[in-house]
Amino acid sequence: MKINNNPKKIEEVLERMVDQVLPYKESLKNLMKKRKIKLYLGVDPTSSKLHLGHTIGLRKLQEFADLGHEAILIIGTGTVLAGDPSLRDSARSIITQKEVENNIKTWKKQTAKILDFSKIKIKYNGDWLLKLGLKEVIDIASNISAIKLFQRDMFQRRIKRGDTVWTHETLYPLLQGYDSVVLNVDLEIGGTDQVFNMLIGRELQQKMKKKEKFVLTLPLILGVDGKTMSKTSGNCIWLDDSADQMFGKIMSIPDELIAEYFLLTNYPIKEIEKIKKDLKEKKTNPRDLKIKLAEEVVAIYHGQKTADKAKKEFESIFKEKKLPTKIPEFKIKEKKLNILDLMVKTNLSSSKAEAKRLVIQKGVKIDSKLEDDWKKIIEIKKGKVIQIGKRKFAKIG
RNA sequence: GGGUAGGUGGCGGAGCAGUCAAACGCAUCAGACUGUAAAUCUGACGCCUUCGGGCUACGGGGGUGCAAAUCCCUCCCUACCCA
Repeated sequence: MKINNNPKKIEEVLERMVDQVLPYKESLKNLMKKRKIKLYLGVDPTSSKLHLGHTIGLRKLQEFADLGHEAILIIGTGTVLAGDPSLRDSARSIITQKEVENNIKTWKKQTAKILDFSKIKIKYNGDWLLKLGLKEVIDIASNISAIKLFQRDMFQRRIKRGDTVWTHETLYPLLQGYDSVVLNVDLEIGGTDQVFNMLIGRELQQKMKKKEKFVLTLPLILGVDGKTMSKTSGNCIWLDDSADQMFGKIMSIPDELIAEYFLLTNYPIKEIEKIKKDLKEKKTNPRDLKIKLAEEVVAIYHGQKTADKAKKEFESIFKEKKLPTKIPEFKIKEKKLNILDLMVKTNLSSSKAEAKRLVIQKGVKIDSKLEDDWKKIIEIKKGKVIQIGKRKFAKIG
């Protein structure tokens, strides 16, 4: 396949949703004009789900592939054993081989919505990392200063706090860096949290292969609460979230993130600039933009039709305050039940104590009528709808 | 090998014999408000209850005492320092 060396296209790939290119963007641009480059993105299979944050790198990888470059997705079956200490306040717990395998399986499904595997190769770094002998490990390690490895913020912060840093964690950048050496690439892409690891790889490749590698960093996207999106923070929009869930979560992001999130869609960059401007000048209602945004994102992962449905559903529930179209149904044997027991049986509450609190706080509605008497006996009738708060429903079936 | 400091609710972190289901912060949930599941404000936040209370909890086990998260013994775990 011939490469596309249209300067405008190249510029867009190196510009959109990119934090920085090291050491120089211009030289990478020139290289990309001249010849097909080899690049990769590495991800460790530490969790079974992927969130919207992961898609930044994946999409970028695809963009390079679309230009005709050799794009490789490395799944960190080897590096996962060491555990990446970046952004980690404590050592990562050890993951089993089975979990790793499962994660990879579910990943392939999730990434298929973004990646075109006819253009992108997958490689597993365990294939070479796990085969390294001690002699080779020592050889690799002799290229990088230990002081450099220790000086990382993350480690220094832990040391200051009185925590420890495990030796295997300091090994991580070396292992990740060795991927660059094995593949002998022209470019590695990754999140800004990976700068350190990627630069170590650059140094290793320079020393061991006498080859320059470019490093392209991608911004980390913020989650629904405005903090960095991560599993532990519970602020993620997961790729396998249902259309309705995804739609709702996007509607809940802070207004300031709207433009940034649009970059996660296929929206033309010009339009996004306009959105930014409109938001600044308060020309459009942020809510309307969010609806458009939510629709765009959901359409990517669930298809346009489902996205339309999710949009209608959202508007009917939150704008018109109607009941959702799908409500989980529960069969109840009893003819009459105390309201608290009913809430527990329909999984709306995990304990009677909690149910009681909710009733007292006026958070419970039955058939859209507020119920604030926790001693009330409810007659069980098919079709009755119990609601807690704004978004938890159950129906008697 | 020696020394020191620790292990408390989902997390961080007070408490150091009674008034402790355990301050405070974060997270979570409900209410008000709103364009939103945003922001802000209010409240709740172990389980069971015949709404009076009851039960289980502060690393594990054992003990002292009317009474223990708090004292003693022992075991396990963690961190730091010295060698």
